[in-house]
Amino acid sequence: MAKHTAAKREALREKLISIAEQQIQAEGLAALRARSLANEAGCAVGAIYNVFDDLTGLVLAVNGRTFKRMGQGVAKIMAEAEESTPSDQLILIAKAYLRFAADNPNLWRALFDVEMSLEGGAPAWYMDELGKLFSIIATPLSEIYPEAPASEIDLKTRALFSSVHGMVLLGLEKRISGVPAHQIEDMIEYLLRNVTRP
Amino acid sequence: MAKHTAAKREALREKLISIAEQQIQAEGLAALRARSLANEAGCAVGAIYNVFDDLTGLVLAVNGRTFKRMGQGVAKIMAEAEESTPSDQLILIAKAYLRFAADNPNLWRALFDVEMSLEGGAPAWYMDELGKLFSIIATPLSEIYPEAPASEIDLKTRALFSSVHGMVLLGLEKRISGVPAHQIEDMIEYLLRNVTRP
DNA sequence: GTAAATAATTGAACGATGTTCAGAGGATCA
DNA sequence: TGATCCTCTGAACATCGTTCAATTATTTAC
Repeated sequence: MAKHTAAKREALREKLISIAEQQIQAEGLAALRARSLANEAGCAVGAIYNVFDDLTGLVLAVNGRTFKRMGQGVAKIMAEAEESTPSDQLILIAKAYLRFAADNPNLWRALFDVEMSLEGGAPAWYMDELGKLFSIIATPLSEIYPEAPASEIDLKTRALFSSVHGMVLLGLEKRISGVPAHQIEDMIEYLLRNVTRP
Repeated sequence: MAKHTAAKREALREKLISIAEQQIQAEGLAALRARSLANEAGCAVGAIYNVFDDLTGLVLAVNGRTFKRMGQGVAKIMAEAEESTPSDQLILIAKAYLRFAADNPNLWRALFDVEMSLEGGAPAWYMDELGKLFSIIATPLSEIYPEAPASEIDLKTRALFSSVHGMVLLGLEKRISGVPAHQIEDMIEYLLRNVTRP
């Protein structure tokens, strides 16, 4: 049993991630507490720091799961929409993004609210997942602008993603508008339909 | 001297707002500290709570100033662009918004990062200022869609504001893209130009 | 003008928080 | 089995926003 400790270590790691995920989903990132985590995991507070550098590291692990789930959701939508027009595909992607955010508001917000003061910027997997999302958007965009160079597609991809992100963000923010979900859908459709119009 | 205390009270209030403003501008909202504020203001920590309910109240006061300054900047741009086309006006407004955010990143972020757990939602002045900003956007939009009912203009206003907000937000976020400012301008121009195209 | 009443100011104390670390205990390997 | 390493524990630490009894200043009433 040479790997007993490593297995236990991994088990605790996964357990903590799951508990933190539940907690964030239920109460939001700001409600995450080291002592409450240790209590629910059945370990001492100090044990958390043997598995993660700090709570931010744990939240980043949760975000890894969330990001992967979100990417799968979006990719699935795209797979089902292979025969749609590029413009419709963009709208479907954006609506899938909205749906995920609306269904998982606290986990989705944690993706952007977590402290990222690492000197090296965001971790590699973060940029990877973002890159995947961007490439899903870039595909229909390349069809809409067949003659555009890659740099221009990249710019437009970021522009559209950021725009949709902004509509979802402010739309879900109750203090600002409290717009019902179907109105956010209408805004997305209006914007993307008109931007990508020939 | 019947109003000596009221004047002192107001003086301390203004002093605290200014110090907090400087501190947020220099180090960000997260670096704001009650003890540091009291120290710089030359009062005890407790005195802060005689003038504000809590630090959130102080930050809201700072945000009031920031919001007003931003609104003035945008309104000024619009006044100078009375003869531009509606589409150009929208782009100028958006670029003014970008410039303000880029010039005051920490104060701008504080507008959205502050805890707003008040049961009654955002304070009245907050919604007022947001309403002013929206009406500035709605004016050129009404020219572009002269037959659209008010509800539709309102929806499009929110859509465009949220979109530009998203581009500015993610564009200035170094961890995600670190796009240089002129690229954000290009994204804004691309998006608005195409959305508002006849 | 003075005394009583009211309000502001102080700073130590309170309750949380994330994080640390010396000691205890268990796993690993020769 | 014994030596060595790693893990786990939970009290202790530093820091935070916030409170509050005591003190000081100001206002009001006579």
